[in-house]
Amino acid sequence: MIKAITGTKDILPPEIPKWKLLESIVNNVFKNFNYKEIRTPIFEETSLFARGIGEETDIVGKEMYTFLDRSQTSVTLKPEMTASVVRAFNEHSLGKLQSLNKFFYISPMFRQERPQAGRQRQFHQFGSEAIGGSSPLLDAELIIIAYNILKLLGLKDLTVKINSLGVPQSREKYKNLLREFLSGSKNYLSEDSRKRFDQNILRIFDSKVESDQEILKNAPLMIDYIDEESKNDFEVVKNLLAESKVPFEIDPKLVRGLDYYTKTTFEIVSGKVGSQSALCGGGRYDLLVEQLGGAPTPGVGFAAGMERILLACENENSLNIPKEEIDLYIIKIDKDLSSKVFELSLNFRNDNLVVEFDYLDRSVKAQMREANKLNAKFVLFLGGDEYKSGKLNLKNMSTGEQQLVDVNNYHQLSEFIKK
RNA sequence: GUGGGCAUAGCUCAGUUGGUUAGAGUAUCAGGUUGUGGCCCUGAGGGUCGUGGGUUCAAAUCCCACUGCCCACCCCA
Repeated sequence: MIKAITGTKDILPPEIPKWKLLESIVNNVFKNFNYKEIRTPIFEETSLFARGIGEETDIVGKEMYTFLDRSQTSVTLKPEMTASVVRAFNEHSLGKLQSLNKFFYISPMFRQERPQAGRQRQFHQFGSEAIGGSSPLLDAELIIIAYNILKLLGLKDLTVKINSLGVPQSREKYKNLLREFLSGSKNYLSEDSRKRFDQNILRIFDSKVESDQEILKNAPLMIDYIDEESKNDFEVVKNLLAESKVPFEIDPKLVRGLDYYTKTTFEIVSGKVGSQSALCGGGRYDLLVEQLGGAPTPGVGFAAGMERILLACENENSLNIPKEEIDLYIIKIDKDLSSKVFELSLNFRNDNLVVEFDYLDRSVKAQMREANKLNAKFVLFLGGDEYKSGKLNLKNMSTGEQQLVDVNNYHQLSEFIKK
């Protein structure tokens, strides 16, 4: 039997309501903050991601779904959205129509990693990109949006972490300092961290190895070495969050893995989703637009993993999904009334009722059991003696009461059932 | 890419030291008198025991390989 590709999952009908709920909350909150939805293609020219995300990152280096199409163009299934949105922003000169563009999106993403709890090869993210403003108000706004969405889903075990990476010049200075600090103990670092020392020294802070963290204990912190402007912006973000009652902690070790980040970075983690605890991550990228061929334009954004969020909701039992129900189930008592049932159901459906009936010629008992399983509010019995005199039995399934109603007056019946 | 765990009905799982037609619960379907649900009762269908080899008179059970899934590392949402 053919099975779904490793790391991909079917979302079956019983799971759809929680996805719809999540999507509607996302849509509402972004609308509330006046963000506009953007949809970009599922795949792009490979070089977009290579240049946008950074050649040295793990995403580009080993996780992209890249292949040659029939005209030998290298294309890649999008592993994240920022590069695509910036591409669209540049391609359509959106910065000329409006100086600040606030986008949001909901979309599948693709990364070829080993699946585990909270990690799939095709997964879904919602997120946003605010392009054209360098104000830290935007940084704070995005953190608040992400936090609000998670709160609206009823999540409690959340931690908002923020940090500032400064501008590239100050970051370079800091990297040198860190390199100097660690050079003496390099040989005591874990193998992974020794690799990081050469490739991307900042990520040593990500290490889960205890001895590494021990060595880092007295390391200089980037936050103490960033430039004045970054420092001021960071203060503004902190104050705005505090005023907005968003609890946060400063995590000087929060180093994000994508090359394009500058200044503010943030992450929201959950204690309820296993090892992959980041529900949401983002930050400012003031150089990316220019780097991808546009005019120098600052930007800030975040992405949130929808599977992880729903996993957290599940584990916190925070979602209140109402039971699905239907308005009316039409039961046919006489076998030869199929076309009449069909016609009646169309009438009620035109009146906007959710209607179901039996397509399989089953017994009345079986039809009743089906009606019950579907949480039908009412059942209408078609056939028998009362039908001969133009009447039908209507049964209220919660009270069990039955009443005779007129066959022809279905509009009136629809109104009755709707209440 | 690396490490660990697990593969028996649609789902959750039993299956004794290898030994007859592989079980349960649940779900599905059909019944429990004339045309009526939930609870309850009865019955039915459904399995090449992940795949392929091997050992044996005999394998779901022992051995090997492969595949898949889960979890963790790396990294990220």
